[in-house]
Amino acid sequence: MSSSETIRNIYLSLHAAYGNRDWWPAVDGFEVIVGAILTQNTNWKNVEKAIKNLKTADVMTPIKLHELPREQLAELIRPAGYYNIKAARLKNLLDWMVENYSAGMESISALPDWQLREELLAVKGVGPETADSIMLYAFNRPIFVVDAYTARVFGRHMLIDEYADYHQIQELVQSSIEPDLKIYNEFHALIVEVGKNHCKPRPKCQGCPLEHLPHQVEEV
DNA sequence: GACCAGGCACATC
DNA sequence: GATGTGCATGGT
Repeated sequence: MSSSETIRNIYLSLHAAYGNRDWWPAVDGFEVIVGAILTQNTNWKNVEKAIKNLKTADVMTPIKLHELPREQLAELIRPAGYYNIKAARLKNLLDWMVENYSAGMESISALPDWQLREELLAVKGVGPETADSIMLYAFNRPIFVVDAYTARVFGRHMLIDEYADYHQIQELVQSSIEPDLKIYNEFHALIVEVGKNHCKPRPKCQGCPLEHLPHQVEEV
């Protein structure tokens, strides 16, 4: 099986096992943006608590969050961890939004892919995964999001070596599966699902939907 | 108590 | 250019 075939097999196997994930778990694009920062290297359960705090405080809009003092923002998002640095990163992103696109999410939607990605990456605290998550899940651009789970699953199945960087992994997927909003959306979510359930640092390969594919588990 | 979680920027070599 | 480190809460 070529690596492209294996990639497609992984997608189909995971979809058969888990069905549509219908991501991102957020009510609108702005909530996706906030969640994308808060979930950096963090369990989603903790992010949910932080988002709930923001909603309870009635500040879940670009303008209100932009006006909120950084110290108060940090306190509200505390459950998500790294709260000081994430408060600063959210502030940077909000500055970009409010100062350049006062018309809101819709005016940002008008940007071409390349410009949106460039501007997102120019915000301090937004790296490739955060930018692509926002592109895909908040602005519906057909871009595959690579995360720690993706690298681990593909590594286990010998599709990449341990030194593969973000862009290489992204290219592997995007050259194996034609750009498709729905499929890229589902695929990333499905990989997170198998990562949470099976493909862990201490893997539970038994019962994994990808058990039929060649894989190796590093000795500890 | 150790390990892990949907990264990123920055210092240092 | 590669590698190491700080940032932090909460679940298992």
